[in-house]
Order: sequence, then structure tokens, then C-alpha cells
Amino acid sequence: MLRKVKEVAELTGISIRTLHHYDRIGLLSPEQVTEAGYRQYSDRDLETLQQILFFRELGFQLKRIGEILKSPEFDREEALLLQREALLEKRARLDRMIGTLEKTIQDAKGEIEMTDKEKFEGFDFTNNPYEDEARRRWGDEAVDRSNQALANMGPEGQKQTGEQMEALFRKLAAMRNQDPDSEEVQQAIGEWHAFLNSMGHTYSPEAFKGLGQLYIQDERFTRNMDKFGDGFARFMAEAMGIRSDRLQG
Amino acid sequence: MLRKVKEVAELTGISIRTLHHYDRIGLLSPEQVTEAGYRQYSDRDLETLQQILFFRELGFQLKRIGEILKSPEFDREEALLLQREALLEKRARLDRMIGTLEKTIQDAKGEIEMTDKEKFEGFDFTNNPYEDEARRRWGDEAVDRSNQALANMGPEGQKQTGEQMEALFRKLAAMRNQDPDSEEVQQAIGEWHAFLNSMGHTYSPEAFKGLGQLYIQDERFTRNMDKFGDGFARFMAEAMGIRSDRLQG
DNA sequence: GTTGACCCTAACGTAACGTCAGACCTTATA
DNA sequence: TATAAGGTCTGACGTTACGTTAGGGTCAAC
Repeated sequence: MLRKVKEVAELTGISIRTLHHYDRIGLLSPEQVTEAGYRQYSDRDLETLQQILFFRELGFQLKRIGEILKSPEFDREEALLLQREALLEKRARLDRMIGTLEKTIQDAKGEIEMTDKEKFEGFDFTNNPYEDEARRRWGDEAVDRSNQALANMGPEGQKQTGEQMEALFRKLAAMRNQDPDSEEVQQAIGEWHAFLNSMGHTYSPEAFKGLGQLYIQDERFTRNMDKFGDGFARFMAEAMGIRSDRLQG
Repeated sequence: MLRKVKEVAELTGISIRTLHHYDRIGLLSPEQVTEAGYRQYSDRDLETLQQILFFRELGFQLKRIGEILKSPEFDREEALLLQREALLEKRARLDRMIGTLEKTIQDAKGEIEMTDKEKFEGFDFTNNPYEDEARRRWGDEAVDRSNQALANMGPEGQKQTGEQMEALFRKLAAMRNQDPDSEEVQQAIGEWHAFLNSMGHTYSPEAFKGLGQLYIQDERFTRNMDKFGDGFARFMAEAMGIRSDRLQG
């Protein structure tokens, strides 16, 4: 089912301009566009939009939201759980503020005395606390750089890159029961290495091997990779290790 | 007790730049400034700042906050009570969002089904709901215009105007036991009328009388006026009515 | 009397849209 | 089938609430 801007705006309570804006900055581009250029939002788009709004409510910048959503480690279910935690924390903060307010009311009536510090409890919101957690989960500097490279190529390039990557993964996944040391596999892994390098990463052999290890050490990576096929993460880790060793002699 | 910017910033959790900003736009100017231009915030300033932060938390624009704080009908205790209501409502909204999130988590697992509308419950935040209430309390168009006039004259002018108004009120309050029909009182009321007109109001005799009625019909006005002396509001209403009648008759 | 922590203004930058303007698209109805 | 009403598009400039240097004065301590 496809929806036009107005419908989405009414459904979600955000403005049409906001949808335009999110499209422009590449945060949420509708899955389809008509001949005439009318945006058509799919159900998947709505899901993404919901994610965006949750993150926005938590005080994330749109740029950061985009990075998170596009991060290879991103996992929707995990995000939802983390967001729940964060929202609960936000509610706790709000409760502290309400407490402060109630104390202030009594203070104004002269019923109690408040210290200056107490008068501002709950306000301290120093550069959102959830960011730390989010960074731990979905973004270290390496990922940031990768996203930077993606961002630099604009929306069209991004889409292409994403497709390219997926195609490569599918190709590799199809080989996951072969010997990772075989020429065919090593050839494909070379392509993967080249692809990463082309994105501005410049992975040294060691780093390339390390990345492979990450695929099996970090279960979030593992889960995501294994969507391409059971044991794909492990297969990649092995193949990447072999390539690294070969390159280093 | 006077505090420098850094201290205030640390106490409240807002940045120094924000304090500078609030000073610049005339939202919160420190009660004192040293020779060298160092800002010195008093306890009263902190109280005001707390008010500002509460309103800000509720999504008010700084400009609007300034208008409210400077509105003649503004009453701190009442504001605190209203803010409590608003914060509770905000928490309720947050609860709805958390509910939505939890449902979404179950939906993602396939445990339940959600309608599209449900997926966005709690987000709808159409131009803050508290504004309505605040407008009912502290600002109709007339007040807005008055504040507009005030704003137009810049911070220095504002201060002067405020002082001028206070001086006039004190003068009138001192006469509140005299006959409102007396020449002395009518003379002073004339000054008050002229003062209002000079602020861009152009009060017709009827409007001037109406304003006087407002002083006794709206208890918030009454309370504020009576701070200048018991029965001051009523006295003003009578004197203003008499002036109006004289002008028309 | 100089160092380091703190303060100032001025001015430009940024994020996330709001708000037109001018033009094209779609659809219900006469 | 024409046409009016309502939706949508892309610029492009405006706005709010600060962040971020840059360049320079102030104050207390050693």
C-alpha cells in the first residue's frame, strides 16, 4: 500500500515540509516516486519513519539518526529495546522535573526551603545521555567514517553502493559451503576488500582480518550477516583471514 | 548573593552561550553588571531562569516565554501550577509513546498486529497543546500588541517603560483612598491613559473603561494590581470609568 | 608581574524546519 | 470534455536557538 505525503503527514502528525526535508537530506526517501514526481511511501518507509521519530524524541540529530539507521550493525528490534530504556529514562527525568516543580510551589508558599541546586534538578540534559549508549551499539569512529564516505556520494550513489554491497554479499553467501581457501572464494573476497577500500576505508591486511573477526565476535554483526545464510559470518571471517595472510606472505 | 555566568551555567546545566543569548534577546538580563561588564545573576534572576526552563521544556518559544513573563497578568504561583499540569500531560504523552513502542516490539515479533494509526500514537504534538492554555491565561491579542510595542523599543526602553509604569502605579496607588472623581486623581489617570496610548495602544474612551473593568473582572489582574495596595484595582477601575465618561460626555 | 582561569563582544555557522511563490498534476463535477 | 478545486512539486529565502571560533580584556594567586 502506497501513501502520498498528506496521508503520511496526517497519520504521523508531522508536516509535509518535514517529509520533504527528510527526503532532501536522504534520511527518508520514499520507496517509489510517480512519473510526475509524487512521493509514494510504502509500509517499510513508515516503519523507518517511526524509528526516526523515536530517535528524534530522544534528542538525536537527524544526521546521527541517518547514520544509525544505515549502520551495518543496526538492528531494529534491538533499537526498539534500547529506545524503550531511553524513553523510560526520559520519563524519569520528567518525573524529577515535576518533583522540582512541586517543591518549588511549596517553596514559593514558604512551606519549605530549597537549595539552589535543588531548584534545577531534572533540567540537566547535557548532550543527550542516550547518545553514549547508541554510540556503543551502532557507531564507533570506523563506522562513522564509512557513513561519511556513503554520505559523500549522495543519495543516488548511496543506493547504488548499498545494492552493490548486497549483491556482493549474496554472491559470497552462495559460496559459503565452499572452501574459503579456494580461488573462487578468494577472488570474491578480493572484490569485497576492494569495495571497502573504494569507500575510503583503506583497510590494511591486518585491519581487514580484524574486520572479519568482528563479524563473529560481535553478535550483532553475526546476526545481520547470517541473514544472508546460516554460517555466513563465520565463513566471511575465515575467508578474510586467509586473504589477509596471503597478502602478508 | 551574586553569581557569575559559569556558576549559573554549572548550577542549571545550560551553557554560558545560552545565558549570553538570553541576555541579548532580553529574556533574562542579569540584575547587575560589573564595571568590566561581567554579568552578575541574583537569586531573583535564578527564579526567572527556572521559570524560563520550565516553559522551554514545555516547548514554548523563547519569544513567547518573554511575553508571558512580562505580561501584566503573569503570576508565578499560578504559572507553577499550570506548568505542573502541562508537565503531567507531557508525561502522559510520553507514556503513550512508550506504550506504542512496546506494542511495536511485540508487533515486530509477530505476536500482535498493529494498525498504522497505532504505530504513531503519542507522536502527534501539533503545535504545543499548552500554548492554548497559556494564551487563555496570560495573553490575548491586546496583551500581545502591548508586548509588541514594548519589544519595539529595545531593552533599554523596556526597562525605562517598566519603571515609568511602576512609578505611575505607585503614584496612583498612593491616592487610592481619595475620591476617584477628584481633579488630582483624574489628572493622574490622564497620565496613565496617555502612557498607554504612547505605547501604541490608542485606547478609545470605551476601551479605556473596558480595560478598567478588566482590572476587577479578571482576578489575575486584580491580584497583580493589588500588590500596589489594597483595593487598588477597584480604585483604578472606578477612576478610569469616570475619565471615560467625562471624555465622552 | 605574569600566568592561568574566567569574562566580554562580534560575527559567522548550523540544524530543522516554516513559509511563500510559481508551476504542474489529478479528479470530481458540470 | 472542460474546468475548478484541491494536492503536489521544486526552489529559495526566513527563522529559532543556540554552537563555535576569534580576538581581546579581567582577576586572583603566586
